[in-house]
Amino acid sequence: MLSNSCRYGIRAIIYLASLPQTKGKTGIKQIAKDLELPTPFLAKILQQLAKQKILNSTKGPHGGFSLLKDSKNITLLDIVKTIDGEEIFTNCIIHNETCSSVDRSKKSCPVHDDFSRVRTDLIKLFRNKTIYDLVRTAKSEEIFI
Amino acid sequence: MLSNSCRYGIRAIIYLASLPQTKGKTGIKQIAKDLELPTPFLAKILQQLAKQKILNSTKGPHGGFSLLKDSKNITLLDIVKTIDGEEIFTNCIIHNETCSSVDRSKKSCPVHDDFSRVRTDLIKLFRNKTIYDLVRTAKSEEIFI
DNA sequence: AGAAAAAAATATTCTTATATCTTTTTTATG
DNA sequence: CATAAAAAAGATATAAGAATATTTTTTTCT
Repeated sequence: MLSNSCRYGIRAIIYLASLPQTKGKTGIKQIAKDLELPTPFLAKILQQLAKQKILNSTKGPHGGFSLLKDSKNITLLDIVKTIDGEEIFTNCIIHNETCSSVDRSKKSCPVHDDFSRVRTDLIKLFRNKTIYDLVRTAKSEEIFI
Repeated sequence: MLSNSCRYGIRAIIYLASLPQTKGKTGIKQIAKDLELPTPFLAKILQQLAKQKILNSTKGPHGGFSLLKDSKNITLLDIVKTIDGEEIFTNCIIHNETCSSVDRSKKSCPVHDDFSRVRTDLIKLFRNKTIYDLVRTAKSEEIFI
């Protein structure tokens, strides 16, 4: 459903958000090591998130990544849109193109109505779930990312 | 969300189910042409469905494919399981492995509970939706597959 | 039996996502 | 200013899904 890139991105942001406030930048190597993800691949992803002003990145000694926005203002939807785009929210489940909810000139498909209900729930979930929420849940349930 | 293979398979089955009862076998070329799908690729998919006893296939002159089961007894879930497997129903959205709803020994992930609600709805949809339903919907709304 | 039609099986190519490697740029610090 | 640390950028490799091409098997019909 989500690409690896997107999942890695989400996990990295949860990771950064769960570090103590006092911690400044964190290097890519450290992040990749702790999350057991491929370093250069993760770097690419974090660069995309930095371009979208979700992350802050600084080069040079003591450089690294940190959250640019407050974790209460970063939703799963922000990350998914940045990395995977909006296709998963618009594409039909059985056709390649988008269904008529988006483009009214096209005839609908027979699964359309039922599926769009489920999809709407999914979008709501992504839109309402902030990184702050996730970190809180993770901490209260002693879950590691 | 679903692979191309799976979507093509679903469409082919809806296609076959919407043919008049009197029609016997339909050749792969005909199906591929009408649905505008790549012929040999679609053939592979229909072979999988034939192995799962969803379709009937016969070789030789006047051979082709037809439904083996009544369209009321074929659900979307049957097709999805056959072609894409069960991963989409078990995999976590942010981890690679399955979450703890399946394997209780693993710690859950922070999105788990919310996501599994949406996923359960999706599974219900796939399980309850029969090909017969889809053909009826398509006909009543003058939709083509 | 032989020819033709059709699916099955096999092998190959193409494309894209995933992953890695190398070089370049930036910046803090001695 | 020189050096080193770190990310950015670019180029390259790998794997999987998607698509195509070719050969084989099965079956019907003459």
